[in-house]
Amino acid sequence: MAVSGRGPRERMVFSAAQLIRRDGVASTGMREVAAHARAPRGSLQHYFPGGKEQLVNEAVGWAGRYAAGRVARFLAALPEPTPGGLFSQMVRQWTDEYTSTGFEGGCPVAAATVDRAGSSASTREAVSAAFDGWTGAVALALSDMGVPAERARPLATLMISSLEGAILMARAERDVRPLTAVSRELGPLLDSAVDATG
Amino acid sequence: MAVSGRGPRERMVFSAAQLIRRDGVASTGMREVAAHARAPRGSLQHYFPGGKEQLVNEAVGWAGRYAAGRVARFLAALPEPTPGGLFSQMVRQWTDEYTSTGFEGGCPVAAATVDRAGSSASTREAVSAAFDGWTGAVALALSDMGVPAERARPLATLMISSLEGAILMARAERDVRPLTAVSRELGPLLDSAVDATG
DNA sequence: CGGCTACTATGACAGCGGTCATAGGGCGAG
DNA sequence: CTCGCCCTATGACCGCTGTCATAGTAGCCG
Repeated sequence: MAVSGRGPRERMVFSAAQLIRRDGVASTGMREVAAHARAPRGSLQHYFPGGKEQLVNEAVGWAGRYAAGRVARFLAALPEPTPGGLFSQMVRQWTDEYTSTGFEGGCPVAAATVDRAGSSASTREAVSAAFDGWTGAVALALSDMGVPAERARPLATLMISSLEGAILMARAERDVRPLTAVSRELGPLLDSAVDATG
Repeated sequence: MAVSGRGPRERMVFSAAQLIRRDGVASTGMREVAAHARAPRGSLQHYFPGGKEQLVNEAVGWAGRYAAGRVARFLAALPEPTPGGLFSQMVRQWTDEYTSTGFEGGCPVAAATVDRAGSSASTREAVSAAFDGWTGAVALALSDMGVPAERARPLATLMISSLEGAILMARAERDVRPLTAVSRELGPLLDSAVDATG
């Protein structure tokens, strides 16, 4: 899995996200990130004077923006946008990866939360911002579909929570069933929120 | 937080679970576990000849049995058992902890998944078993409430997934809102599965 | 050419990790 | 008493980590 982003800096951030989502933050070494990104080791202290913490925070930020950006793409792929359809697409991204590439990776934001929420304030804030941006993107999409404003954000939170939890369980069991179960059960319930008048 | 379980061995397993859920598996040292359990360091290699992997696996197993056991207690606390009521209790346990003790800890099973699912086969199996036992307990409770047999397990998976994801988000944001949102949104939907004839 | 900036290249350092080796106590059995 | 067993105690080892210090190269500007 050769990384071929533009500059070495971007490649390192991207590689960090990849390695974190596979091994966790603590088990991912700086040298490993540089090697994976095919970047010189000396560039680490040049581009990331804030050390590992900065690198991790940027990787989390990148992952959050990536997840939020995917929402718009999922919508574009849907002929008729519905909450359940969007959720199905979000889940599908993971079932596709797991069935094709294997159960090696999880969500880097979740990994950063587990490993650093209690020990690094700045990383915790980066994670919070990532979740917030992602939730906002989903909530906006729900609003556009006709979900009442006051329910858009809670439902977006529910969608992302269910997805994150199902990712954990799927990885643990090496089976996509938790993902498909969550999609099948929650999808219709989400759709029923569209026509709800109150 | 002095640990006062019965034997040193149990105390170490319990302490390991506590530390893992706070700092993650990789950031939790063996010496730290022994110190936290007020157990002699030499006992580590005596009780856990399989090393850290064994200790982590037992901590995960303990956590899984604990979570599964809580389900029965939650049911007993409900005057009239409903799926939404059960879920509300499951969530409540976490909001109570977070509002009283702070957002220091997460779920140890989730932590073990993130940190070890890709690197330790035995730990991944322990995590899988923990999720499986927990899901089974919830599914059994749902069946007893009248949820159709074929939907009991998928719904249990949805409940646990949502809870795990909401724990992540709540820790990240240092706010119980994700937990309350998930409970409020998912509860009624779960209750509607009871009277569903198909 | 010099001077400057951006980036790369290594080597060292101190700290901590899990694990192993070895030996010491406590105590019941014979 | 001695033996054997369970548990404890401690020191050492090696590998790896993040970080720093220092020196090197490339290329642009004047």
